[in-house]
Amino acid sequence: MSDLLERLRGRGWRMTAQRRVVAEVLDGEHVHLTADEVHARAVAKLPEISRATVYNTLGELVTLGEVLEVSTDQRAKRYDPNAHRPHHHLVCAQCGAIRDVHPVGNPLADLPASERFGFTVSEVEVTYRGVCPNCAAA
Amino acid sequence: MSDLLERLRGRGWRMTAQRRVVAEVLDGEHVHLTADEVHARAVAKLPEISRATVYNTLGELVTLGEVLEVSTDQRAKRYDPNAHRPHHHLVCAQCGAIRDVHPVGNPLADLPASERFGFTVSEVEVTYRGVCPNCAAA
DNA sequence: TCCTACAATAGACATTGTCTAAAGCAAGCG
DNA sequence: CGCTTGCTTTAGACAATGTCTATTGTAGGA
Repeated sequence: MSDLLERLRGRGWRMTAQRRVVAEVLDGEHVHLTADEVHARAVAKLPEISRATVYNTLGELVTLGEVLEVSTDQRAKRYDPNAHRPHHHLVCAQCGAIRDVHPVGNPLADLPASERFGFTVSEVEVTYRGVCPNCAAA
Repeated sequence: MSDLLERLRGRGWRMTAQRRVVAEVLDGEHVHLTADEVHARAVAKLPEISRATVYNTLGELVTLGEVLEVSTDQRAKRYDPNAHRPHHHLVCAQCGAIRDVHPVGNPLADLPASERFGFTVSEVEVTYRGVCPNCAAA
């Protein structure tokens, strides 16, 4: 069984079949699923789960910091279970596939104070775009 | 009259009142408007313009490379008329304000070949997030 | 001026996400 | 072990954003 479920239980999360299924889907897949894809996989394990529950549960997982929300295109949010190691994303412009990547250097340091306009800058998100080997072959 | 309109005309863009109005809205504002905001401003100048036309025209401007599509949140695409100087964005996590920024260095170079997974990487998009002076004061 | 191909329009449709009111159920308590 | 309570789930309506289609309009060349 997963660490994720253990952690959630430890935080007093009320465990239900639906929540377990959603957590399992995320824990099992190391790709970045959309809410709808999570729903589809959850339905396969628990046919009566509703869309609203999947959305709710994903939202809670994000709030708890167990899952990251990534929006690399404007179509649908994707959910990244790899919330505990900082990383950035490489997105295929054609099929939308996402890989986690770890660039060298610290992009936060690349923004000089003169370019911060008084903002307190706390985060940086880097999205590389290109074409994946699959799409390039097609 | 704007450079933008001149350039478009020079490229054989068929000029219509609707397209002129959309181009003027983008050219006049140096903030990053959503499609709906562009529509609202366009309607103020040309009441009978339709939503579809605004979407189409924005799409064409993006294709022509005159305007950039930016999605800093997952709610709505925003349109950035400043397409001719590469830049990145600094977003206020509270009010959603966006500033263009110019970090030093080239983040594309920060992604080693071993982290490219066979992708042909052509673009990089950096989004800094923080709190703007206004929101920090409040 | 007239024609024709390209553009605009209204509104239906699609996708993604949110909300609500009612019914269900986990887990603590006796 | 079986209540009770309050958190969860559910179905489906609703909302926001974007896309498509068939029809009508029109810019610009002949």
